[in-house]
Amino acid sequence: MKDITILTDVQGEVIGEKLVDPKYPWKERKLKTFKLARLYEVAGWPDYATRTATCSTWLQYLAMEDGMRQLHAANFCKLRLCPLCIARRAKQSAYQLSQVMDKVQLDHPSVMYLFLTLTVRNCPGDQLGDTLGRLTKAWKSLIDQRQIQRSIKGWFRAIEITRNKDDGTYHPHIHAILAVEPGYFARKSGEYITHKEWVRRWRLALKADYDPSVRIQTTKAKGELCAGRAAAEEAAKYATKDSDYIDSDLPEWMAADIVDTYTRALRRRRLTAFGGWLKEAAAALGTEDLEDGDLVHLDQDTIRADVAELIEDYGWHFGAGDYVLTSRRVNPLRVTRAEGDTPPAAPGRPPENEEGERPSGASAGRRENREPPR
DNA sequence: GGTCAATTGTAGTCATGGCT
DNA sequence: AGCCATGACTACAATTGACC
Repeated sequence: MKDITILTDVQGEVIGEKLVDPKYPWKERKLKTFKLARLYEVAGWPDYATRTATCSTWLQYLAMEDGMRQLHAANFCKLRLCPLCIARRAKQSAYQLSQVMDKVQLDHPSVMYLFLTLTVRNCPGDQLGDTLGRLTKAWKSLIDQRQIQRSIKGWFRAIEITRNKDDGTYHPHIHAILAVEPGYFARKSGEYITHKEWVRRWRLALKADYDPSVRIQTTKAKGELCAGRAAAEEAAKYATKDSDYIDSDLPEWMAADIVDTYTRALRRRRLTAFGGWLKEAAAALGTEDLEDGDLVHLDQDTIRADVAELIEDYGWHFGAGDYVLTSRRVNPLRVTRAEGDTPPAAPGRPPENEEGERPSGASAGRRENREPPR
């Protein structure tokens, strides 16, 4: 086994060695880091510009005996808007989250998972930071409520932001995975929380004068693992949509303004957090901070089918990676009724909606928060 | 330029008190 | 009594600046 060091020139062109995996759009992403660096420069973040520009200009691979190469060391910038780092972080986060959920399942075999999405009204860029603060504060007061603590045994939450192309407003929201016991669905247990009740509690926690949009759903996929790397790559495809300010035809000053808005709003913010059983499991696995993970050694071969489903169907991008413009179909004020207001007859079975239609699997009616895959 | 301590900001935990 | 809001305290991470 010998070390192979790959260097790039300032255009992102690989000097010497060619990368093994032709599917990985390395150069394409590297070129985007230069575009991002330029935007950082224009936006008045010269340090970040330097870090982004020099991200992954040094890659050291181990040549394996079977002819494959494994990334051994690299200089990732780890900035939250960097296309290269986002891609790797998303894969690693999906894998680590799967590991945590597996561990919970091992410790509590009867555990079931719910997916919860909580939103607030869109806000202008200069209020994004405040809105994020309000969001995390509201989450805390929601999760601290007695009824929630009784019903929810553990949770994972991730904050995401999308930007509305039409009016330039930002749409921060929370994706959460909730661990419950099967008894949650039993009417007698008093643990079941109806969609109406979720909306009421979230509105209260937000101190909002409107009913915010809440989506709560069980997963059609169970805890089994996805079929290897293909599933992880499928998941990562959605997790790594490229930024519209990098690819867009926006004037440079406008794209730089978006970069500035995101940078200010996301600085020093913890975008992911665990609680209860998931926190215990994450602590045991040493993966409490998904954002600070090792971007060099990825173990993303297998992720849980339900996590892949979450990423694909919910357009979940793990934290700040999502600056994809929301589709014009988004209406943050629309209250989505997902689980219905009565417990499902069987856990995980999608109930009928208001129109009496049964959504086809857990993915029904979930597309409004993401663009179609490119 | 690199290291280390101080500072700052964010988030989690816990206790307390008011309201229904 | 139960629920919720609030503030104090603590932990942690990122940043800044002094020092070598």
